[in-house]
Amino acid sequence: MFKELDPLLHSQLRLAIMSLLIGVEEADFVFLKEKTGATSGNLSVQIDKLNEAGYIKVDKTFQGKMPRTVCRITHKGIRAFEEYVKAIKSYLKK
Amino acid sequence: MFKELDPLLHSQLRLAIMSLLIGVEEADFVFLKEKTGATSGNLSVQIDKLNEAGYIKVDKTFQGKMPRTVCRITHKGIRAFEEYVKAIKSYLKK
DNA sequence: ATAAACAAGTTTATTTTATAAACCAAATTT
DNA sequence: AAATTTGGTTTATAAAATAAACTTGTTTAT
Repeated sequence: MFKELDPLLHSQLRLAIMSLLIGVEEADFVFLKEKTGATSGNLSVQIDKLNEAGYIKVDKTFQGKMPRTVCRITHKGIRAFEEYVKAIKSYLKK
Repeated sequence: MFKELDPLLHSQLRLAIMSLLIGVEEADFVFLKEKTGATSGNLSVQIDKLNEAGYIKVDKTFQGKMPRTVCRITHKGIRAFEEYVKAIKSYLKK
């Protein structure tokens, strides 16, 4: 009937992050912040959660002298996202 | 870019309830409980929220001697559901 | 007839999430 | 050198989801 919705992905901001990451090689904090419109704090927290779940990989480097946080989606993350898409669709049919 | 997700519908159980109601004339508490697998308490709370939002209409009657709670989706509920479907799809494209 | 179990919920309490506000360190601008 | 901006993190607050406990009445078994 209805499939379970992965709670980690069933969150507006985390889903947006994953949606962005699935389409690109990598994306940094600033880019994700612009595209999602999230506050820094919220974004920071949600990136952490996705990272801890192994759905994304986070690299902290320096761009010249400024810090730069780069995110990439993992294989696990891709699978989870695809599963979520299947699952949510089970709720959308009339 | 990403559309807002109506918080009232972005909930696994409430979305399941709406998904069921959009396909039928009406459905009672017991039916919704079976189909969703939710606990009575959770179902009761979520039905209330949808009712207060005007997304569904709730009728409490008696079936013989036993109470019977019947739910129907409203026009407002249908519109909100359709909006939600559009919105969530904006997150699902690769 | 009475106690035990069941039905259909509701209410209250607890845990989990999401979000915002406050903060920090370093860099840049005025 | 003071003020502002950048790129975040940490802590606190508000809102949600969920579960546990309770209620009211009914049916079944003793």
